[in-house]
Amino acid sequence: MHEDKSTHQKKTGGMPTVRGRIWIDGPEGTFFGHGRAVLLERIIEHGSITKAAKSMDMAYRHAWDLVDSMNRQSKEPFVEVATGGKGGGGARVTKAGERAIKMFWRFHKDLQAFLTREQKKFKL
Amino acid sequence: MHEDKSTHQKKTGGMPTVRGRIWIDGPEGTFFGHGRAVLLERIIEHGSITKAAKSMDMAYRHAWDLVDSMNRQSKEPFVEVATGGKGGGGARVTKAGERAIKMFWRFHKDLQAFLTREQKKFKL
DNA sequence: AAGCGTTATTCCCTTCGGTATATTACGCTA
DNA sequence: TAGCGTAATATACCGAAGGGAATAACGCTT
Repeated sequence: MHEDKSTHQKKTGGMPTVRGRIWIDGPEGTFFGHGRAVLLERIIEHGSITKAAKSMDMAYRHAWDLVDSMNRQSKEPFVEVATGGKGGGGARVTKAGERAIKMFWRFHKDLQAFLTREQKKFKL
Repeated sequence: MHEDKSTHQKKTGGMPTVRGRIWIDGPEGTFFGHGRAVLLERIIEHGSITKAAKSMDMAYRHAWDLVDSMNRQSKEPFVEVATGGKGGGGARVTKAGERAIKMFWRFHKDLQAFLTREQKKFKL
């Protein structure tokens, strides 16, 4: 689901390319962005922070920090977590989290369209 | 000249804010962006890389790297440099460099407009 | 009560971007 | 030729960010 939303690409090879990124700032700084959207999708897919982190080759520590940051900054949490219990626990993305994902991809898509429009204006 | 073109702000305090940045990629990666535009303006203002770097509290090394990167990636250099000579030398921004500055600020302005449009769509 | 797998937390290590410092090269001026 | 202020380059250092590993906490299951 969602193959190439990458915003960071090292080289372009040919002509100079207009590029950009978009994100949402909250009370503590970064609140939502590309990496966090992907992380939430992986949590939905795997049902746990541990597996989500592994699946995207991210340290659990980092993933947990991101989840914690989102939950702290949002009125309603994006991820609900269960420690202990059946299977040791798990993590679940809330409705609010799903809305955030959808909204961000919409923003992201708008940005891509904007960038291709700007690219046409490129003239050194 | 050009007071608040900063794209990086740590906190927003109030509501979540849609933010973003834009830059130009070239053969070696980043080719032009906010910091480089400001640097060129300072070089114009001061006539040397040393003074330009000092004026924006940037290490000379870093400033030189940026200038070198731009000159390597552009067909025609953005900065012409004189080592030794009257006053020890100096640096001068070329016409191509000035065009790049102008174009970037135009992109930057477009982006700001885009971001405020997106902000209006923000709904968690 | 023991076992299980996950969340939660701590500590240390490495990596890396940028800084600071020092030295050399340069070419006009006097 | 000596002096000057800059460009150019090399080296060492610092701090922040991220990673890895280890451990504790948790609560269902058996």
